[in-house]
Amino acid sequence: MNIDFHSLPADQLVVFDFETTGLSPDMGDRSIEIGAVLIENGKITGRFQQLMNPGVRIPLFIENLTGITNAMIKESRSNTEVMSDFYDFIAGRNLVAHNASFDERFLRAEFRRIKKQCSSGIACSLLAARRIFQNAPNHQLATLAQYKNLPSDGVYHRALADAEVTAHLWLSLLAELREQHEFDELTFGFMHTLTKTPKHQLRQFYAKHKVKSPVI
DNA sequence: TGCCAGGCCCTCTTTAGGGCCTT
Repeated sequence: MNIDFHSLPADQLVVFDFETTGLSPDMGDRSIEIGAVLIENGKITGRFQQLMNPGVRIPLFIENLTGITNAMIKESRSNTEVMSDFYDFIAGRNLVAHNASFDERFLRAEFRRIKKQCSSGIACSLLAARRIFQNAPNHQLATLAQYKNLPSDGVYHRALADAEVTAHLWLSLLAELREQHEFDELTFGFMHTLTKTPKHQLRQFYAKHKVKSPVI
């Protein structure tokens, strides 16, 4: 499916994050929490956070990692209900996630179950950070938050908290490009293409867009 | 109960392997 993200609003973006029972929807893993923040004109203006009950048990490892227990989701709404609401929340907006290939797989798998399709572009803050914050110790979300002194309440592995930090990371990446690389046409399309451009072709990419290259 | 995947990227590479990220 070809996504025409250029036709979506340029001043709106949804940054989202899933907590799940494991790493692979193809192996039966399911979403247990979705968190998202809406960014409009560079500011967080909305939030979405819901636990959901997929009807499968949460492994102990995930309970310990996230703090989300089987008891907590027992009384939660079903994935069908929550994902329908989330579909409405993101409709017509482009998306960002940290290591987006992971969250995109779960997003598409959950939407497939409710017979919906994602028509948004999805950009990855992890790939962008690997290109722009090349001197970071590593590119885990928590490390980047500390490295760039991003606003954070210290909670990780909960969907809204991680989405919120990812949103600040995304704004930090845009600020870095504006301030250090003298580039101000930071459309979603530019950032999406930046993250999709293989690293060995980055010099050409920056030259084409007349951006001072952060490549070391 | 314990286990699982996949895309990106580097290099001791491309006829491959392994680390990084996400839960």
